[in-house]
Parts: sequence; C-alpha cells; structure tokens
Amino acid sequence: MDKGWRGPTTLDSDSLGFFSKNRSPSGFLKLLPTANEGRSGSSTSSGIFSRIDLPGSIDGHRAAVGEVDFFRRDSCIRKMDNAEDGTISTVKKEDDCDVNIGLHLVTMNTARSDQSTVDDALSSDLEDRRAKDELAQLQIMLGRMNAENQRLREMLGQVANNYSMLQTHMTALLHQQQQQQLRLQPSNGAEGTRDEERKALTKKFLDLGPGSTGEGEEMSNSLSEERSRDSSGSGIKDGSAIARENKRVRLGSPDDSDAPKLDSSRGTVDQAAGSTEATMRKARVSVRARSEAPMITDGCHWRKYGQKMAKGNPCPRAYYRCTMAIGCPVRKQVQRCAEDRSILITTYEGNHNHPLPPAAMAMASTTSAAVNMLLSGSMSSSDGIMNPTLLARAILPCSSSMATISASAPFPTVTLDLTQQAPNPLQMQRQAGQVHQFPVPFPAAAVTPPGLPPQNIPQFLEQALYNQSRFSGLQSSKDSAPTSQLVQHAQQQPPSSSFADTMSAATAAITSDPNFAAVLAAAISSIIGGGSTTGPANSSDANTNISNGNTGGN
DNA sequence: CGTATTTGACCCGCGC
DNA sequence: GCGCGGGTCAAATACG
Repeated sequence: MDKGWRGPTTLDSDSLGFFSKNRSPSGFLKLLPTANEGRSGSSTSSGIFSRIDLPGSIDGHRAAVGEVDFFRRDSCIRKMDNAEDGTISTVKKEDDCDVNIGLHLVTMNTARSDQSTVDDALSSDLEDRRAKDELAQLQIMLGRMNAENQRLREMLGQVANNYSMLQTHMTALLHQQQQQQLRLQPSNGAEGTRDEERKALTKKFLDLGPGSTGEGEEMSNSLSEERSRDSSGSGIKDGSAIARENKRVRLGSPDDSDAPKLDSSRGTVDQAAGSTEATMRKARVSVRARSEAPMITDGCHWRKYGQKMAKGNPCPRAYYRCTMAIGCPVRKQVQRCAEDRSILITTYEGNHNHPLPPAAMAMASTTSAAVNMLLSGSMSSSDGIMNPTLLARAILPCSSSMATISASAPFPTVTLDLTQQAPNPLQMQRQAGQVHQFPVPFPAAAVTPPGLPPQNIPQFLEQALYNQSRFSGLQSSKDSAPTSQLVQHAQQQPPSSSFADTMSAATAAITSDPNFAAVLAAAISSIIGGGSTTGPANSSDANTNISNGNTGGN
C-alpha cells in the first residue's frame, strides 16, 4: 500500500514511531516528490505507521513553506505561510487522509511546549493503539494457524485412513491372486497335499522365522543392552556367562513377557520340528553388487563391530549392526567376492524394530521379504515340493540368473546377484510391464516387525524409485520429502506411460550408479518375498534363478 | 570429549 | 575331545 513512497531511506513503523515520539518540533519529515502519488492511496485506519521514506537526515530538517510535511502518513498537513516573520503558525490538513490522531497545530518557532504535550499524548495513544492492533492481529493469526493445523490434522487422518484401506484391499487382492496362481499351476501328483503341507510349513516358519528373527534378535539385543548396562554398572558379569546368556537368548528360550507370541510359536515349533529347525532362526539376504565403495548405501546407519578373515577369501569380512535405534537387531556383513574383488557382497539379517527413513525402507523390506520367502518357500522346497523353474517363470517370465535361494543350514539365504549386464531400456520396459502385471503377493504383514510399516509393492517400488532418483542425482537433498520427485513425476504421467518412463529412468540409474543395486535388490526381493512359490529341490547349493534381467552393474 | 573403528580375545557350533 | 571357523565383545585407538 506504500507503493508510491519511495526514497533513499526507509523506516518501518517502529522507526517512525520512534521519530514521532522523539522528534524535535522541527523534525518534520520531508515528503519526497513522489510521495504525493502514494499518499492518496496510503490511507490507513490502523493507526500504526507503516512505512515512510526519508530524504536523509531528519535532525534539523525544516520543511520549507509549501512543502508537505507530516507526522504520519495518513495525517498529511501542509505548512502554511502564515506570518510575515516567516514562522509557520498553522498546519492544515492537506487532503482527505484518514486522520486518526487528529489534526495538529504545529508551529515551528512557537508553542513548542504545547506541541510537546500534544505529541506525548499522541504518542501514548499511538502506543496503546499499536499494541492493541498488534495483539488483535496476533490473535487473528493464531486463530488462522489453529484452523490450518486442524485442517492438516484432518487431512493427515484421511490420508492415513486411505492408506490403510488401500493396503488392506491390495493385500487381500494379491493374496487372492496368489491363491489362484497356486491353483492354476500344473499339479504334479499330490499337489493338493503338498500345498497343504507347504502352507503348514509356511505357517510354521512364519511363526518361527520373521517374527522370531526380528523379535528374537530384538530380545537378544535388549538383553545385550541390558547386559552392557549391567557390566558398566555394578552387576558385572563374566564374559563367558554373558556370551552363554546371549546365545541362550538367541536360541530362543528367553522368558520375555514382551514376546508371548514368540514363546508360544517357539514351543509349537519345538514340538513340531525338533531341534534341527531351532537353528533355522536367521534368514538372510545377500546382495552382490559391483561397487568400489566399501559399503553400499542403503539408507541405514551402521556401526562396525567386528572384522574377520573368512576362510577361502583373502578379503576380510566386516560386521555391522544397525544403529538407527537402540536395540535394533539388524546386522549385516560386508565382504568382497574372492573371485572378483569388484563385487561387494552384503548380507543382511534381521528386521528393523524402528521406523525407517524412506531411503532405508527398501532394504528393510528386502530382509523381511526374503525371510518370508525363505521360511515359507525354500524350506518346503528343500522337501522337493516346489519347482524352481516354475518359480522363476511365474515371478519373472523374462528371467535370467539373478536371485539365488539357498536354504543351506543354518542360515537360509537369498542371494541377489546384481552384477550382470543390464538389458536395454526397451526390454526393461517390457519386463517392467510384466512385472507390474504379475500378481505379486505382498510380504505378509506378519513379516513386518514392530515399528516397521507393512510393506507392499507399490510402496516399495515408490521407495525404490525414490532411492533411484536420489542415487542418480535426480534428487539432490538427502533429507527431502519421502515422496520422490520421480514418483511424483510418474504419478503425473498418463497411466499408459508412467511406469515405462519410471522404469526407463530406473534403468538409467542402474547403469549409472552401483548403489542402486541395493534398492533394486530390495524391490526384487520384495517381489519374490511374496512367497508364491519357490524352491530348489535340494538344500545347500541348489539355486533358483529368478530374474527380470536387469542388474545393478556399474 | 564423544563417537566410531580397530583388533585381539573369547565363545560356541560343528566336523573329524 | 580337539581343532577350526564364524560370530561377537570390548578395550584400545583414531577421528572429528
């Protein structure tokens, strides 16, 4: 509203108030030549000075006769040539400005005391009004903020509800599709019986596996933390006793009230499966990717707690544990491949017990999904139930070798080999479409550890793309919003082209940044982890190749 | 000074 | 029972 008020010096309302209060009787502010333009439109009823422009020094300034001076912008007055002695005795209002304070009679050389009194009263009045107005404005702003806050809360609630509903719906749909797929698969003899058997095994190992993998480890770590506290305090334990206790806890015999389900499931397993399966506690996901970096970026914070020379490999194996939350059971091992030192083998174990940053969701889902896959699939595959080729074709029809499932004791492992050459983008797009249409079962919610939201494919792909965009430099800020620009971009695209576009971008990212291998591994693992089918017929080295042909690569 | 890493020691399971 | 290898711990050290 002060558009016409220009000048070399700018004062805000406080400054002007100060001048108004403290000015000398002769301290009129000279109105700049352009001021008249803005004056007419600058009327204010607030009583608060907004802003004026000063020609420079105020002190000693004496307005010339005929110049427009003012105390405030909205009470413009013109000094009148009133006396022969050159004094100015009256000031009259120049125009129809909104004069809140009143017209002041000002003389430049006389009645200074009177003016001072008037000014004091004026200033006081101004202060009061200003304070009241500011208070009112603050109250208004507060009210607006509250309303906005309320709206945001409601929006958040709606989004959460929608997300929950969608997730439930999708899970149900995919489960249904999974069941249909299983029924449609070529049966070999006692398929029904084996299916039942597989389901039973799945249930058994789901009870034992992911939950216990996470919770058991969590308990182990809780005890470990407790143990650490004890040892740092008065209750120092013997090292071997500590280790024994730790082992005992990991073996699954804790009396932990926090995990009644775990105990009961363990009891069931012990009765049903015996001692050999008690060792099948930790399913692992191993990711092979070419990288010169000492560690692939997976979004989590890790602390190295050990390093060993493994037999048959000149490169040392490093042990890391997740430090994003106290007691997080997730650990990983990092080792270079003995045959090809450029290949980095990262093995994950356990499930996070805390919320993850978007960048870390992918790998967390990997472990969950892989555990689910292993414990529901490969175990039964070791019984010769499932057909590996069928699995490969079912999950990713354009398969080549990429994911290896190994149920070798004691740690069943999914190995994701991301070191091979990527296909061309067009092929990727076709494959992407196939993958997209494939009735991928979600990793069961039961796999999800406490504190980790259940995973699903869309979310996962979004996360993968988020990471992709981050890794490929499309997103510069590491701490930016969880929703990737790329995904947003994809969502804005026409449905017919968005997925192909994003997959094309993903391909570019894969070929440009080895770190994307981890994310891709997560995505694939999550898809596989639906556990529709799986399985080598043999345990140790029998592999199932599941691939869409894309790779991490360099 | 707090945190992260290094590294030797220790424990345990497994195979012989 | 013994040795080997994997995994973990924790004191020492390095680092920011």
